[in-house]
Amino acid sequence: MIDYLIIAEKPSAGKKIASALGGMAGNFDGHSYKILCSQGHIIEFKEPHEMVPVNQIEKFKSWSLENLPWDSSQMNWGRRLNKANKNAGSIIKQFKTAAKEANAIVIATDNDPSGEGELIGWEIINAIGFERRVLRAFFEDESIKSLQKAFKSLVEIPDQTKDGHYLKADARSKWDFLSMQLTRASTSAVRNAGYNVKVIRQGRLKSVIVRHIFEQLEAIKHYKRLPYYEVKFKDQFGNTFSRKANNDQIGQIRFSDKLQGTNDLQNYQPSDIKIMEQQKKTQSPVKLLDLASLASNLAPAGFSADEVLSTYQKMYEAEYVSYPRTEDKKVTLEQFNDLLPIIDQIAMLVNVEGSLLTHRAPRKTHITKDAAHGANRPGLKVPSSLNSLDQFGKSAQSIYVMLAKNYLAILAEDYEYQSVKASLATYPSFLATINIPIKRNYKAIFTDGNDDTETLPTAKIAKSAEPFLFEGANSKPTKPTMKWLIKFLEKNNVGQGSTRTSTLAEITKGENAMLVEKRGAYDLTEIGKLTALINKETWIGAVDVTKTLNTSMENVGQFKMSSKQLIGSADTVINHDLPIIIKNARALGTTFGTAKASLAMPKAKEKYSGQFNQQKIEFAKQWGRYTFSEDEAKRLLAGQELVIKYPGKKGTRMMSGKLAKQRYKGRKFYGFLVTETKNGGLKND
DNA sequence: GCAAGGTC
Repeated sequence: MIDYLIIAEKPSAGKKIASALGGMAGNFDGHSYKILCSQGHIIEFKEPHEMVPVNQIEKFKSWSLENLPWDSSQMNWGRRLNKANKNAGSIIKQFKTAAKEANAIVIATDNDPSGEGELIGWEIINAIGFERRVLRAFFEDESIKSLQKAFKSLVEIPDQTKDGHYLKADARSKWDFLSMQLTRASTSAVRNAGYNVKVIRQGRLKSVIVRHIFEQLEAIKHYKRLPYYEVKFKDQFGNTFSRKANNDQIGQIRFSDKLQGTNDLQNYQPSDIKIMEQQKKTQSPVKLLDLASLASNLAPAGFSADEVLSTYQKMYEAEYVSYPRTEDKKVTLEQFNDLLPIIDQIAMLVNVEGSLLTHRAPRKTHITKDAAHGANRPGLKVPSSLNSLDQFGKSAQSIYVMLAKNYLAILAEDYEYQSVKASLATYPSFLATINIPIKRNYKAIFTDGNDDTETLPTAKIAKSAEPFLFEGANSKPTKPTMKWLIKFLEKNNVGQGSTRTSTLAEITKGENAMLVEKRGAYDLTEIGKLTALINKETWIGAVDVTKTLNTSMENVGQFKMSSKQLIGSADTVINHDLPIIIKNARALGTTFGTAKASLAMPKAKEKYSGQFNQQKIEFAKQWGRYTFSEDEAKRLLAGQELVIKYPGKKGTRMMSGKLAKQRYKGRKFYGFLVTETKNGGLKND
């Protein structure tokens, strides 16, 4: 027997724990241990209909509106191996075998405030039926120091049902699972309205994304430019002097009528410039990048979230970049010190002047105590050349250069500039703030484009300025870029960092895509438009749902609210949204229209009908890539066996079959049933 | 065919 079987969240974390404790198995702090690694959630919920009593199965299989909403009290929340992960079975087996020899299990998954780490741990413990002691290792980051500290102060968890972290994550997962009813409802409602869609997906993250983009596109579409005219002054270097006015007074300086503006301009003469205040200022380097910011910074270069995600993952596996799925925008002191020795090597590779990197001490602005993985940054292994990164994907070089420069910038000195406040001698209410660069320092390495302290090319101020009539306008809503969207989701706390990026990638590809990227900005597909029109005024499409969920999760974690209550709140949302979805679907004829809906309009499946086994039946003319002729249809209806040349993707195959009653996903239908396939049949004839 | 949360 060993003392502790340690559950690591993933192999990379397992390795780090091993380096802190002295190997994947051994002795630490007087206890024998063995480390095994999960791969995130290797356990997931069963299908809805597999969680309910026999008499409820059909109802929970159905997507029809008459079978919604579900009675969530009927669900036993059974779990199974994660189907998407081929390794899930063998990982669980390893845990099961090792647990037989262990006196206790230590949950050493990521220490995430949402409790996801505890959920991953308990899922495994429950799946293998382990009933002895369970302990938790709480660590701030994956550094050796923090890990050793955590394993010297393990916390006993006497009762799973009293583990607040677990309870809140468990309740969250059930809430989200229940929300899939709104996908079923939206799909059925849209189909009932006559649109032949495969699926209209809704959830508290994707519905909000689609809704927000839709509203922005509407705002752009309905934007009306309202020009205004206002007297300003300009010097020969382009520095502009203008007046400040609040809403009540703005009418006195700003005119919608150009003539009034021109008249006002007559009241002003050229004036001398008066310097009021000069101050040397500095600005510290920009924040480090997390995965969502990295992806959104690379989007204008034409790289999709999907491309960045998969390329980064491969680079991470090769250890050229740090752990991908982080929300951290800072690093810990340990993480900073780890990279310090290879900084010059990285600088050389990405062509950054070594002489700029004089700030080798950690900056308070970029160092934090709690950064589980730390911001995305170069890995401890430095690639031999930028070209050698091409094997990972077309965005690999761009990813590395951006990460490296962003990180190197924190080792350069602050940007220095002269901030000058000036006014006009004759008209003191006209003001200008002019920033004149002194030393660019970190900005020579990396800037993030949202910069207002560097007002180049204004490097000088003239002695005098002249009045001119400025034409401005109400500002146009910005294009829905990835950066814009991520900022919105972050601000409203919708979705976790890694899920935001992966969900965005997911809903931007495939035949059910809701979004398309067009020159760095998002547009909605027909499916996306339908999704947004359907979730108008629903709760699932609003940011408040996540806000409330987060608050409730906190309460569940502190035992101020029961899991049942939290799950009940999902039922409330669904009951609220169902009638709205149905109402919105009925309005689609007006809101979505039929003219531009060619893609989503039903393609009526052509059918043959006739007598078959003394019954009047129908079956599809088209079977996969094959179309039955009228003569063949007659023979099938007569019950005859038919031999067809099936045009498969890799060439033609001979198949024989008959008409038969069949079942697909619980739905009964008549169709061609293959009785024999002749392999090595005709090729490309 | 469905969620969001982990992960490869």
